[in-house]
Amino acid sequence: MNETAPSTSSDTAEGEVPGSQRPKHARLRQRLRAEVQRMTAHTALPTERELAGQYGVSRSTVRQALDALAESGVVYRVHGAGTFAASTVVAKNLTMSSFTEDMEARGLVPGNRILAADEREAGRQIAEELRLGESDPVVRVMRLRLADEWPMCLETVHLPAARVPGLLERDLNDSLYRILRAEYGMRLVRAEQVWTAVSLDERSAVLLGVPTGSPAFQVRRVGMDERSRPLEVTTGLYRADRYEMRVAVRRGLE
Amino acid sequence: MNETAPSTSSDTAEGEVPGSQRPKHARLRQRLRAEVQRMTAHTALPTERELAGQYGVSRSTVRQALDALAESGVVYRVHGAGTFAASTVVAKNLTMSSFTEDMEARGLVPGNRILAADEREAGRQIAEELRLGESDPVVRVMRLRLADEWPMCLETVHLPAARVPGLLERDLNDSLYRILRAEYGMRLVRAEQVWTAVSLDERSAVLLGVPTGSPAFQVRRVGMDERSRPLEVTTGLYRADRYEMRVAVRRGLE
DNA sequence: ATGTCATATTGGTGCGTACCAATTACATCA
DNA sequence: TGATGTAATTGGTACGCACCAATATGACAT
Repeated sequence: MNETAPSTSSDTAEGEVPGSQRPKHARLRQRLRAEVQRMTAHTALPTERELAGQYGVSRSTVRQALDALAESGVVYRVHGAGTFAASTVVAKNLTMSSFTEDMEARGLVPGNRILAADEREAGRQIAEELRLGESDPVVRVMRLRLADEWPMCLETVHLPAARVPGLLERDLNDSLYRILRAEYGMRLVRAEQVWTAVSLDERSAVLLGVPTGSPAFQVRRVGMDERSRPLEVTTGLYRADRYEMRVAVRRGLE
Repeated sequence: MNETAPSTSSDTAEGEVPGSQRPKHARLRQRLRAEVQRMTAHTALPTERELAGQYGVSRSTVRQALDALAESGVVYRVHGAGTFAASTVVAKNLTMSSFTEDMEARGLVPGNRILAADEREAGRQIAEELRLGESDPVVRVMRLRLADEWPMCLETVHLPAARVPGLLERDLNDSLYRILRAEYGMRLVRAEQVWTAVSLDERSAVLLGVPTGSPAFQVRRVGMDERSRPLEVTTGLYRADRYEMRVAVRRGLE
């Protein structure tokens, strides 16, 4: 699909399909990734020069696409030898997906139980993380998150109240992040997370439906927009028996 | 340190320091990262064209360096506006560093207590992860890892015995990974990790010096070389009160 | 003041070229 | 048969150009 069609004069022919307006390297990356994931591990891809020919793009563009795939561990390159499909045990690199997306990807039905939703003063730590004053108002939403009606996670979200007027009147049972994006134009692009292992106190344990003292992940996250301005601070408690964290790690560049 | 010294003619003058034979984009990236980390957050860097001029490289090379820095969250870019120092709370992206390196970076003295070191059959799971036969021999090393004499982590390493002849006769109190690299040419470049939260059983708790049932991280890691061949399988138990995991996450590319 | 528009600036895309460096394949020789 | 050297192949580096797209700036009008 979506052939090159060098047709008329040079590049930006007027009869352009609107949907194909993503950069070539991005489209190529997507196609190659799909292709690679159907290959058996350690199979060689065509050479960069061949790919350039096959897809009607320059070698630089091919390399741009392959760079990204190598970065995320989908392929690996060996200098004089070629580019190969990686043996992808984990495959899915750690990406930022919302709880709702996570559950839907697993074929589970996500659900929520709102435990609290109010407005309060930020306080020292939240204020610092959100770059607000200590007495600035923040919206706090505490939710018990369910998958197929089973408790998975206890979550508290803090948002600058000034940026989300009327949020508390909304239906918070939908994906909060979809609301933030669609209604308030808050696009979370990056996040910094700190994971710790904890034992659950009685109150949390009861809510999550496990014995007091059961192990759990505690995750503190600061979500940021594309300009790395903090938009949101969230603390989550995840049942250890239902959750694990998979990470692909690479040796640092130096 | 390591100044540019534009001295003689162009770039690759014959009196070149051997160590500076790294690619220009890598050297530039290193310099820029150092520079950026001294800047206050959200300060603009020089434009790409300026940087190209200042450092005597092409704009493509500058972009290659900035791409990497943006990828790891050190800087962020805004299309028509510029490139800016990110507000780096975490700074250090999750990279693959050995326990020894980790502790040294924190100014602690790493130590080991060997609990077991032997050779045995791989067994089903290890064999699968290392791509061996079930009855192929693997070397197993169990260690209690210390920081300033304090127990931090209980670790079990599995290695294909065929690749590490004589390892058991060596001094395993040194960094195991340094031995593997220096003596056996095994270079760990990538790893896939699965983190879970657990409660410590009595034996592990005693060794780590905490009460039975204390929370801990359990980490299972498969370490791989640059051709994504598994070299090592390690299971670690980390004291939750001494360890946390920091991760910078980005929205997936699609 | 406030909105609007043209313009300059800045990062983003894409192409092409030339050459270097690691690997592989193959012919050659001992 | 096995080692050795040579040439072709393949990814890596670096440069330069041309143009696009988002943003910022400032003149101007309201």
